[in-house]
Amino acid sequence: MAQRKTSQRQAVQAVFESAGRPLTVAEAHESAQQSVESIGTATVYRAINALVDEGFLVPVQVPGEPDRYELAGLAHHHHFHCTGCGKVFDVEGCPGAMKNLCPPGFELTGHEVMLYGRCGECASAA
Amino acid sequence: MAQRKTSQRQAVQAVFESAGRPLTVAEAHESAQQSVESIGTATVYRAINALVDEGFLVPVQVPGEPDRYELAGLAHHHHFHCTGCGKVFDVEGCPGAMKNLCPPGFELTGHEVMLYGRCGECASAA
DNA sequence: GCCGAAATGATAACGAGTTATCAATATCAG
DNA sequence: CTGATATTGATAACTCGTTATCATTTCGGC
Repeated sequence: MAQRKTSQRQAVQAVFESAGRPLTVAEAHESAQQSVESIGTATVYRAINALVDEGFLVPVQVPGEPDRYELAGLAHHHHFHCTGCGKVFDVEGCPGAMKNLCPPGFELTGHEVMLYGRCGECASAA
Repeated sequence: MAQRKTSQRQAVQAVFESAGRPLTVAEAHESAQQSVESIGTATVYRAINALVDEGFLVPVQVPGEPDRYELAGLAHHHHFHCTGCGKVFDVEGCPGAMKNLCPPGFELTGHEVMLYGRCGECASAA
């Protein structure tokens, strides 16, 4: 008997499937509590780590912030970090031309673009 | 008597002036020990925080890494994080066109581009 | 249904980075 | 030079995210 299908793990998985944006462990915990109100912190961590190991989720690292997680297999994209509510959103597209910035002699293997500002909700609320 | 000019603070300031790239507190500590060998961790933190307050240094946040600090007032630029030695380097220029990525209704106030790969030293060493 | 194993949840513990404490030292105005 | 005080350095303590512990509960093959 390897892995069991518990309501907690299903809840965590469902949270990410319907989120549409990267979530912190805390955000996922909060959302999952709406399905399984007694779910604990450790279980959310365990479920997320399992989903990352399975290749279902990938971590999204944000400067000076705890890791977020989002569905694996999304097209190349970047992120927007709202300075109002702190949420991180996906943004489509990529400025490209990264190779031009790279100093001579340096090997470029990847890049990350982070936009900062206020999301739709926070912009209209202010 | 407001602030005193101690050899420790001068050493920390000098380290950043001659670094040419963002340094972690640990890197600054190590370099500063070459001038003032007995300098302690707390003093380096105090000196850096003071220099940030004075507007002499600005923090550079790197995903999943402790903060780096570099001279304030540099031209708009981005950073390269070497996966070999872990050092962060400045890179000139900017891909631009950030506004195009921004979802409708979102207010864009800033952006950060992080390149990943191997620096000149690490690329030629491998 | 039964029962062994996997999973849960409350909590303690951990690790890394940073800050506070405090006696000893160094700076600098007078 | 001298004294008031800002600064230092060693270390304890703190924060915050994460993981380990372990008794209890739940899953699911039989």
